[in-house]
Amino acid sequence: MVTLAEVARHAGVSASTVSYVLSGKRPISDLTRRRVRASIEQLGYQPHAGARALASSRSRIIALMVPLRTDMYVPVMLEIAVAVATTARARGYDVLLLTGEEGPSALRRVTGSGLAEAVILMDVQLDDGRLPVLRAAAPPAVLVGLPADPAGLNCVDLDFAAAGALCVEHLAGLGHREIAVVGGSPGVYARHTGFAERTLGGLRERAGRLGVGLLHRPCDGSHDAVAGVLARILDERPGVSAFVVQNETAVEPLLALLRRTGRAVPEDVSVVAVCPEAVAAQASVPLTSVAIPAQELGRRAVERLFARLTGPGGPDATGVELLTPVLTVRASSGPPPSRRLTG
Amino acid sequence: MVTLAEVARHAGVSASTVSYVLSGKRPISDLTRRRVRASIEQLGYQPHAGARALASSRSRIIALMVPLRTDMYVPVMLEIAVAVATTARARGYDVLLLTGEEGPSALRRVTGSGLAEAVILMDVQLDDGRLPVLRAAAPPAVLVGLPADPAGLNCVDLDFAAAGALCVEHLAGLGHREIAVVGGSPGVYARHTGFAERTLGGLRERAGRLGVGLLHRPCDGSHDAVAGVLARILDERPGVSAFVVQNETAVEPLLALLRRTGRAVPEDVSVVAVCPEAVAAQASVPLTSVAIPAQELGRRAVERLFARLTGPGGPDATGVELLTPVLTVRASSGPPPSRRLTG
DNA sequence: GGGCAATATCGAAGCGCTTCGACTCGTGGC
DNA sequence: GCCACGAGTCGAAGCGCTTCGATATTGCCC
Repeated sequence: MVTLAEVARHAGVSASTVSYVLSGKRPISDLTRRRVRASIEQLGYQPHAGARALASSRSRIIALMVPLRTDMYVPVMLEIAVAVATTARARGYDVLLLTGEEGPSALRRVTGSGLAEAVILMDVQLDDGRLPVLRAAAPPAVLVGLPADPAGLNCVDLDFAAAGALCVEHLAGLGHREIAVVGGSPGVYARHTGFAERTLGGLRERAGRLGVGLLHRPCDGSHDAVAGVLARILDERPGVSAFVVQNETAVEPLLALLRRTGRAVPEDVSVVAVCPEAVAAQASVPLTSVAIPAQELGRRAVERLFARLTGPGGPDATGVELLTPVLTVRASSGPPPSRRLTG
Repeated sequence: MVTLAEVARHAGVSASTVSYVLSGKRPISDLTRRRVRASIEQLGYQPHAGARALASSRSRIIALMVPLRTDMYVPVMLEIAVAVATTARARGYDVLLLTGEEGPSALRRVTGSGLAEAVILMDVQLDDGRLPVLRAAAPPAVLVGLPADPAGLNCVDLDFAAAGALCVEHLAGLGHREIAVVGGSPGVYARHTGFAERTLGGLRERAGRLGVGLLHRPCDGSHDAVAGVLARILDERPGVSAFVVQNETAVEPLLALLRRTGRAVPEDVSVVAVCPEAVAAQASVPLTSVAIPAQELGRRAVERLFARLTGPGGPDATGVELLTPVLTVRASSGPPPSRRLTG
């Protein structure tokens, strides 16, 4: 392995000079810089990461904690993770992958050992076990998601409450009076995952305000589960003319079932989803949807982290950033049958 | 931050003693060990990762390179990644997440800088640009996937050729004489991704051997793409009575389309998939399938890495390990209509 | 033309850990 | 009763890098 000292010798300068060429923290003459650069090139020098971290107390690594569970929409998770990795790399940082399995102690471990300078947490619960660790050790951190009490924390998320409201608004505007919500999987609610409850809150609030009926049912993504939930919904509320789907894996089963039971979309029932654009656009009926901007979330999370890492510092970098949801109208929503007849 | 020296002072021993308590590389009396452990506990000591890596030249980190692309089945990728992380953690290692974006140079960077001791590569192409780097720098590495020339490399993968053969065998055994393959997305073939071509090879070989007709069409996962491919297949080969699906996102669209065009599964056509168990079991018709053992792949990859890292060393740890595919019969396959009539 | 800023470079002191050699004790063999 | 030896511990020398003074070397102002 080539060391900085060897580069220095090769270039005929001192070790510190090479270091300054690399970091740019002190002025170096053009000639020297060139010579050093050439030596680095020729010798194929790579600074030793550990030595760097030790001397500078900066590891240039951020930890990303992803959930183990698979009852959330997995592609969204991966997309966020990849966006985090890509954005971090662009800033010269690497990403350490932590699974939820190890729990809060993993946070303590990687920040306490100086392995990671900062952390990004995904799949945040309303009352998340990792939060006490964050508040105690206070490493730079960003949550993708919103806990019940975000005070003093740095959070980024889609404004799911607004997303829910947007869905109801769109459907109510078309004339629907009874809306059913095919929610996330039961486990998501059991864990009090923030986004699910906030969406529901938004849906309810707006439905209440607009005087629209709203029925909510958690639902797994399997075909059978969707069939069961759909049957119950139609049984309890025959007047339902629109669905809001939050569990993306339930989208296709729902469409298939509606089709099979002779309900045309959007002529007989409308469907609006909260899901990634790709899912909405590729569905068997292109879906009117509120996009989950996974990439944007990952990117913003990293950017907030760096704002805190390199920025003015202090607690002023905390706070909640909620991305404004956007509803894109596609083929799956339209006026309810009643309106069509009279329209 | 608490250092080893402080622990030593607190416990009334020398720094090296603390180190040996931690590593167990030299005998330490029970009494001393206890005292040191207590001090570590009380002070909340965490060894500094960088210092450790520097002194021992072992970072206890392995790098995992995941593809950026999204035309492969994403949940499989995430599941492998999570399995890798979990298994590595159980051995005291952390996982660094690299995206394909940076290309081969990322490999050089993380191994050259001592950041990662070893690498695991996913989404291996038949002629992968990262292989030259591996052969040149020769860091401990395991590929999840199989390149065209695996000589000197350490590979783990499902035996996709056998998987393909298994599908054909199962269907031929049921009496099918014309089989259509709904393949992976065109991009997968364009990149010469190993698993796709090997599956196809296995399918063709066995079909040839058994005198069964085989028609292969690459296919994206979108509903429209599947519809197009299905129409063409049925047009070209009206006698097709069975489908093998390799692109998991195409599964539901295919089932929906068959249903809609009045073809019952498995009465009129059989469907066999190569996909994760979860997808097969949760499909609208539970699918006869060859499982893609994502977790097992991740675990085996890490285990091979450690065998090489801590084991006897030398090139004897290279080689290819192909997991034997298992076909599980579910509801989606049965005899072709012709057989049923006469049976 | 003496002094004073930059500018450019060097040497040395760590960063916190691992590891090697050396030292001090018992203990058992003979 | 002496030697050899293993068990248990310590001190010191790095690992490769950053960074903080110093030390030249240059202009440039008045």
